[in-house]
Amino acid sequence: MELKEAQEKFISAWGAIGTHWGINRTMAQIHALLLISNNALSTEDIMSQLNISRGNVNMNVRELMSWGIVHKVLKFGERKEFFTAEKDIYKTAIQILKERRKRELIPILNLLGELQSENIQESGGEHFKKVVGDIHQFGESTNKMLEKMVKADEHWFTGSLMKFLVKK
Amino acid sequence: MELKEAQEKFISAWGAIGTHWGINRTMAQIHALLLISNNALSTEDIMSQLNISRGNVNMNVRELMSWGIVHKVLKFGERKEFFTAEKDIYKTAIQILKERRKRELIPILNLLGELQSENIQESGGEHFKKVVGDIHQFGESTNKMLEKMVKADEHWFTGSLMKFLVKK
DNA sequence: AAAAACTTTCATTTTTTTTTGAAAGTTTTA
DNA sequence: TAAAACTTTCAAAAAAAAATGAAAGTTTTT
Repeated sequence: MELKEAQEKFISAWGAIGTHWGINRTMAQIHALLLISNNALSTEDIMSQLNISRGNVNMNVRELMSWGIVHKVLKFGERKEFFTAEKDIYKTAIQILKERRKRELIPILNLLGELQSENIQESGGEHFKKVVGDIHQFGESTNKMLEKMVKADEHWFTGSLMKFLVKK
Repeated sequence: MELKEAQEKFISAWGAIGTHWGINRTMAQIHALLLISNNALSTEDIMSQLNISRGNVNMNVRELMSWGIVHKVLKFGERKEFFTAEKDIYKTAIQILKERRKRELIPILNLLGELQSENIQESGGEHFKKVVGDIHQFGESTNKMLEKMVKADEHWFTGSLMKFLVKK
């Protein structure tokens, strides 16, 4: 297999995974392209390699930067901006967990907390409160677990957590 | 707040979360509705409560059943089918992890394995193989971790794993 | 201060995903 | 075995999401 073919397979698969996790295909493909690129790429590099428009690249690259997994790189003597992806996959994973915790878990925990503290007397209210309470508790546990993982250094995964989970 | 209002907020929030995780809004809302319903619901109950068509209910309920988090219930003396969601949130979470592992993680691990074993000589190939290799290794670790979690009983989360992660 | 080199925005178009609902299919009842 | 009660399918419509590209905006150079 040629390098180019292998790269295309990888980019395509990464894009497909993204769609399964609520990430748009192009954003995931740009991430994949930057991961496998040795050097930082310009907007035009990305446009031509993925065959997409300037506006599309701009939007998705900025989204990737807002997730903290792609960074702007300025090269001496060059006016244009280049982009590079964090290459340490553990750091990337933790960064994504961190952001999803902030953007998704915390808000739902707040809602669940509010719903739980409502004074609902109607019939059926008990079952509702039980379900909400259970999910809230589960969410809080997940939240604590993520806090722990995110605070640890990037070696938590291969370190003691993995030893605990896999070997024991 | 009235029960109905609280329920609507919950269903709506559950639907929104779904979309962030690659699950269609309606499927997540049906799941939410079944979670907070004390009794199993018929297709028509779901249609009227969520204001959606018969075909839509049928499709999404079957999808939820394929994930193993919603079950068909037959009532004595009734011809129609009723549906109920697994109410244990830990079991539900594990079931989802199990399915996603099978449907998404395993296939990508297979691809990464293939790409890794390719004999690529071209320049740039080394960086590509390093990235693919790193992700493959990360995926294998995740896979092992999930295997462990899924094999354990439903109390892993509050049990020793949580003690390990949160308290230590 | 004008031109050049670049980035960002966003109304419009395109693509993709989701929903509808009527017809076809199936099972149960009379 | 015919009708009734129900479930499933799927082509078409609708809705939602993503992509385009040209114009506007910004920064740097001359």
